[in-house]
Amino acid sequence: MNGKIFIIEDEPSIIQLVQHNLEKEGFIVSSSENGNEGLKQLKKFEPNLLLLDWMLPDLSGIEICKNIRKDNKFKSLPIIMLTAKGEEEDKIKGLDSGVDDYLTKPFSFNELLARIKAVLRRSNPEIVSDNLEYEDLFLDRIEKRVFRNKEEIKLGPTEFRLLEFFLMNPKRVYSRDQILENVWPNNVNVESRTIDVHIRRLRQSINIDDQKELIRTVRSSGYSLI
Amino acid sequence: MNGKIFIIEDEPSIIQLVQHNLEKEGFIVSSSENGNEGLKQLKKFEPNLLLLDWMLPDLSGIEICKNIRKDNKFKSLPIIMLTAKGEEEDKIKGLDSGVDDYLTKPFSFNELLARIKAVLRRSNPEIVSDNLEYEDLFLDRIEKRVFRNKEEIKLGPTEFRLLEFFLMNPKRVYSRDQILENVWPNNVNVESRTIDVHIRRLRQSINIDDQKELIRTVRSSGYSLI
DNA sequence: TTAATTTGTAACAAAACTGTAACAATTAAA
DNA sequence: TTTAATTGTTACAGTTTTGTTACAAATTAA
Repeated sequence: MNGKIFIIEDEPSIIQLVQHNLEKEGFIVSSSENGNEGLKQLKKFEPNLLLLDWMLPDLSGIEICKNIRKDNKFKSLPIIMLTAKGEEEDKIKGLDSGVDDYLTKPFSFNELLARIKAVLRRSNPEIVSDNLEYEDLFLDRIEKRVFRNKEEIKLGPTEFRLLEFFLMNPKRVYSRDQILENVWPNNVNVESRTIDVHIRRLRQSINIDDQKELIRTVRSSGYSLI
Repeated sequence: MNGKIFIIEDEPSIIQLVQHNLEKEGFIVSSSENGNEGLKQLKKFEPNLLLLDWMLPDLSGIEICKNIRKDNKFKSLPIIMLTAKGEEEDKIKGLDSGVDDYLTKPFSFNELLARIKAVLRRSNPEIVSDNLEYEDLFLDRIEKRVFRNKEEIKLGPTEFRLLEFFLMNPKRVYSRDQILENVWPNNVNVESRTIDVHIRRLRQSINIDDQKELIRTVRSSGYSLI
C-alpha cells in the first residue's frame, strides 16, 4: 500500500487521526483544513484519492468536486466524501455528485480504510495489494492461498488467520491475549493454551521438509513471526 | 465496449458522474440537460442507447419516449429510464412506455453499468464484448453456451449464472453471501446451503468424465474457480 | 392441458476443523 | 542441581462445515 491520499477536512482532530493511521498503513498523506488552499496543494500533490469533507468553512465539498472534475488532469480522481450525521444525507445521496463513495461521521478507521481500498481497487488496482509477504512466505488474501518458496501450503481457516495476523507485523511479538483478540472471532472464549496448539499446527504446515523455523517463541511473552 | 450512449438528465452532477465512468468503460457518450434540445442532439448523435431522466424541466421523459418511438429511425432505440425514489414508481412501471429498463436514484454506477450491458446485449450484442474464458472453459453470453475443451456443456440457468460469475474473477474466493448477492436476483431470500447444491450441480456438469476439478472449496470462506 | 425442467430445501453422511486435557520437554530461577 | 514455570506434543471427542441425495414445488416447454 503506497498510494497518495489527500485530505480536505476542517476538523484538525480528524485529520490527525486519519492521517496518522493511513500513514501507518503505508500511504503517503497530505492534508489541508481549508478548501481553496487545499485545492491548490492537492494539484501539486497529485494524490490517488481524495478524502473530502462535505462542509467546509469556505468552499463546500460539492464546489471542490466540481472544480476537480473540470480539471482534465484530475477528472477521474477518486473522491470519498465525509459527511456529518444528518447533514442533508438525502440530498447528498440523491444527487450523486460525482463522488465515488460516502462515509458518515463518526466512522471507524477500519471502515474508512475498507472504503478507500475498495475505491482504489477500481481506479488503481496496483496500489491496493491484498497480499502479504515476508521472506519466502506469501499470503494471498483474495484467493486465500499461502505459499512458501512458491510451493502452495494448505492451511485450515484458523491457521490461515493466524499467519495472516503475524504477517501484518512480522517480527513483532504478540501475547496470547493479543493473538486471541485478533485471530479469534469476538466474544469467543478460548483457553489460552489453545493458541499453543494452533501455533504448533501452523509450524507444522509451514515448515515443510526442515525449512527454517519461521515462528519464534518468546518465553513468557508470546510468539512472533521470526 | 465501444457503443454510443446519450444521456438526457437535468442534474449536471449525475451527468458528470455517469458520463465520466461510462467513458472510462470505453463508451462514447454525449449528453444534454434539456429535453427538447436533447432530442435534436440525440438524433444527430445516433446513440445505441439512451439514458433518460423521468422528470425534466421542459419535456417529461414520457414525451421524449413517445417522440423517439414515432421516429422510424429510432423506434427501437433502447432506453433506460432514471427515476427518483418515490417518483410515482407504480405508474411508471405500470404504463409500459416503451422503456427497456428502469433505475431508481440513487443508484450505484455498477448497477447502471450492468443494466446498460444487459440491455445492449439484447439490442446490439456485438457492442458488448461478451465471452468469458478460463483454462479450457469458454462461456458465450450471447448464445448462452458453455464449452469445456470445445465440448458443449448443458447448464441450467442458475448454474450458467453461477459459472458466469466465477469466470468474471477466476481464482478469487467468494463467500456464500457474495455469491448470493451476485448470482441470485435481488432481494431473493435463499437458504445459503442452496448454494452448495448448485455448486454440486455445476461441478457435476463441468467435470465430465473425470476432468480436472475446476471449483475449489475454501472451507469456512466459500468457493472459487480453481 | 401434460410433461419436462429447474429450483429450493431438508435430511443425513462424510470430511475437516477445533478445543482441551494430559503428559513430555524445555527453560529459567533458586 | 532441583524446582517451578512455561511451552511442545499428541490424541481424541465434539463441533462445524460441506457433500450428496431425494423430493416437492415452481416454472417452462410441448
